[in-house]
Amino acid sequence: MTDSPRRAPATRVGATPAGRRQLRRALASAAVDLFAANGYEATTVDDIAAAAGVGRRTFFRYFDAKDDVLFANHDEIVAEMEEEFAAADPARDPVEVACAAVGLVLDSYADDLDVSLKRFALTRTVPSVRDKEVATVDRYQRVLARYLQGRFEEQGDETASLRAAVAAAAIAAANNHVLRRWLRAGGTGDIKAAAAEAFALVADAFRAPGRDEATVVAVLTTATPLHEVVAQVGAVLRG
Amino acid sequence: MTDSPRRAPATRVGATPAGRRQLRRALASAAVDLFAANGYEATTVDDIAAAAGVGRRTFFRYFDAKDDVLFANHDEIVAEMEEEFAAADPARDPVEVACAAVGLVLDSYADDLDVSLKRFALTRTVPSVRDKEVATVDRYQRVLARYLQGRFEEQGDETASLRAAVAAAAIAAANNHVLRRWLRAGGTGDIKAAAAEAFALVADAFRAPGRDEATVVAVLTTATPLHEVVAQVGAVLRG
DNA sequence: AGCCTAACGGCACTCAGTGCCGCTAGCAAG
DNA sequence: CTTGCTAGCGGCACTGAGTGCCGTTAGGCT
Repeated sequence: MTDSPRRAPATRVGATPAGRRQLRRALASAAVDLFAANGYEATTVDDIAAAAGVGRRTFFRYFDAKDDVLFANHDEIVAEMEEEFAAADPARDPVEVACAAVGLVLDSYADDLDVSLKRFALTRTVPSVRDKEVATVDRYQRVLARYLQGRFEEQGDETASLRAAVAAAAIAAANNHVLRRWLRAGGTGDIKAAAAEAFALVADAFRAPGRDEATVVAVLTTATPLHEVVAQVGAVLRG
Repeated sequence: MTDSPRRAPATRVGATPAGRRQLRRALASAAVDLFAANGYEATTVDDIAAAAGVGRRTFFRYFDAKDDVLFANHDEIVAEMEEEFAAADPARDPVEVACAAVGLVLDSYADDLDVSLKRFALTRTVPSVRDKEVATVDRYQRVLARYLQGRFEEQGDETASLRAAVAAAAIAAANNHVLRRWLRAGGTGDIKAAAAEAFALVADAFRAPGRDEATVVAVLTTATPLHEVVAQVGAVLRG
């Protein structure tokens, strides 16, 4: 722990794009391991760089700041979300599209679970890391809001900007809630199902202007017995 | 700009609690002015302390970090919100109570408008300040969520935790939207009215469990002409 | 094989944040 | 008025994050 555990000479890895990605991953991986082992504050950038076999200066060529290393793939996910929005069927419900897009975040967390769990432990204990995560989520949320605003304006919504901001916040909150619950349980259980359930609650609340889609028209003959009316109406409303 | 503009000798101001508050305000005021004049990064903590007539070390006795000085009254507002919740009528709609509580944030922003405007300019241009603000908002939001969760659980809501998180996020987003729009306009216009309108949208979406209140049961004879049915149903739904 | 680009490491610097300590203003007791 | 104690304050020194600069050289390209 006192001697420098240089993994490899790592001579000029970043010459090729693939090499750059590889070194990025190596740095992120080393950082997460050191944070988990020795704590966030106790781990210096020097330690991380040394563990990845590069110099301290090189670390800052791959990440703008120490805490960026914990949210290394953030930019990729945002880019994927933008693509998803660009390719989305304009006929689909905007809120539904937005929910599908944040599903990408869930996927990325599920993809490497051990990193997610270690990061989760840090976000719960280290205030500065928590703040960083909140800022990261805010960026997703802004992307969501921008998309929703565009769609709502197409629908001729007067308060598109406000509704977009509120809906984006609600979707992000639902996503985070599901994510945190899942991580707290150690990554066991079906996140996608839990997310779908949570998103249903949000989508339900933020349908197109008003709550018109929530209206059910029942057509029954006057001869229908009461219990049958209750059963049929109930089935539609509760189901 | 090069010579140190020490305002006063400021000998032992913080001896009394009132003196401490005074110095806190002086530091915050000096900081905001310097940030606005020379930029956030270009202003060092030394500059702020010197402008307030104290040593650099003293600054850090009043604020934990440089960026804390921009959100000096954050803790007070959170405390006020907690009080508001503790004293709230348990019969009132939880979402309504939460909306009233975030109104305190609006009030504090309106109380010293020039500081709010300068801070707003910074949050729009300096990424680190933006992140700090987002983290600050997140703290309000967590307080809201905790209150709402308690109330929803009282109501026997199965998904209290989720609904609380989502509702809190929606309320915070609505509040921020109104706040930012108002600040962008230079602090002119009626915020409280705009806020009430925005909160109405949120409250509408997050009523008690389900959408039961949105259900309308129409009872009409089969002899009723179609246009009359449409008119009566329409009147209820649109009104 | 040789050039030439750019990745890398290292140095030096600024500034945020912290522990430590000596100083003294201001209050209390005699 | 004097003495003693307390605590706010300033200053010093240190660590660590983040940045500009530059010499070196690995490695791709011709």
